[in-house]
Amino acid sequence: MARTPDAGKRERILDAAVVEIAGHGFFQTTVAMIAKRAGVADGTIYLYFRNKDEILLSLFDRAMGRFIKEGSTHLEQALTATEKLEKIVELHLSLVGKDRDLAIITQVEMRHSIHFMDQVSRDQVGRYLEILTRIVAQGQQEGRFRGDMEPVFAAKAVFGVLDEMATDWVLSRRNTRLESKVGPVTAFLLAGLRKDPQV
Amino acid sequence: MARTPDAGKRERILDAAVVEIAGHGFFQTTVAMIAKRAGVADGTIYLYFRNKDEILLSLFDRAMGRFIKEGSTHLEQALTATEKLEKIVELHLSLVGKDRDLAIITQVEMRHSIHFMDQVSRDQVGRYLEILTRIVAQGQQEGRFRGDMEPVFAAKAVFGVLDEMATDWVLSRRNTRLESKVGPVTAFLLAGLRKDPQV
DNA sequence: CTTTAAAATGAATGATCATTCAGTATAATA
DNA sequence: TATTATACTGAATGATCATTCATTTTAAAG
Repeated sequence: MARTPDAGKRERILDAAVVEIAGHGFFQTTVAMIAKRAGVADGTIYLYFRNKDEILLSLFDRAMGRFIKEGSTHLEQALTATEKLEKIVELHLSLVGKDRDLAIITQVEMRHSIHFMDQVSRDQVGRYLEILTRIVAQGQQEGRFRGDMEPVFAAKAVFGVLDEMATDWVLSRRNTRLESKVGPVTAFLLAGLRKDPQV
Repeated sequence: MARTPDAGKRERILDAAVVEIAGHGFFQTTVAMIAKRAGVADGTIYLYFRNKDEILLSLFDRAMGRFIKEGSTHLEQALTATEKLEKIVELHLSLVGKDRDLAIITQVEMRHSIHFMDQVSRDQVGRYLEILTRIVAQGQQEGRFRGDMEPVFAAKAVFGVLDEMATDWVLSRRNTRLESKVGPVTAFLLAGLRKDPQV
């Protein structure tokens, strides 16, 4: 009867949005700029997204989706809490470090208003914190992690360290690899969590 | 000869800006809104600030200035690296936790673009990180902190934990006091830094 | 080849605001 | 009190864009 929707178009719009927003910031990026880079008309954007804000939210959803997918696969073959933590540090830093433009979005552009943070933080980041919390609790049950520590608190501390390393990497112009921080971060976090560190 | 400038006016404009920006976000806050709350005409704003962006930057400068001032006083009567670290955790969390509106600005609104982050991050936050770095290095020299750890790296980790606690507090609606995290944070960080923890 | 339902277009709309500046008010001096 | 340098005002300006929608293009189905 009629035309079939172009399945890849939405993705191409999001890809264009990553580049433009990373380069100019969300508020300095116009819908027309995204449309132009994606090779579609301005109006076409609105066939795929309710409004400009929704583009940014979708960007984060897509990134988080990949993250969760890859993460759960790797964490399934898990193991002790220590091993899980090592794995998640590696995953976090390697996934963020894989795409600088996307990292600019997640580490900087996404955080521009408390209303935005609310929408994102409660759902997606909340789920991530839950995963971390469960790992800590497991470590305590295994008797490897200190018991005098709220798992929820420790999860936030772990997230804080990972997030700061990511942000620092994004803001620094130097050509370092974020993954080079895997070792130090793991060592630092395990020292903070472990009951009886090997001195 | 003529009228003298009202010394307090600039401060009143900044105070108004904190409330408006914390309430609506930087980009949804109009200069007119700030002017109205400050009780001045729109144009008056431009006698004290070059443009809207400069208001936000000044807000951060003012906050950071207070922070550094209070911080250096307390840190002077310092002591071992461990004691300094305890002090700085307490200072950081109590100063951020003192004014929720200001905390919204520093934890969320300031971070809305990489260009903004650059201006701020390199100068002010950089200086703060230097202080933390020196504390870590001192701890290593005293033989209390692990030596197999880059002081700059450890400083970022410490900052990451503090910053995440602050952001989490700002985003959570619950009526907790940020200072209640001083104990857990200190314990976690010292465990991560110390050479030979008391088990 | 014709029909047709849906996708795509992009010029036009309408709002929103940061910023300016010509004019007014004020307080320090003479 | 008159003078005057400066602070202050707020209506007007001029740009900028997100969003819409009447029209056009496309490709599947008959």
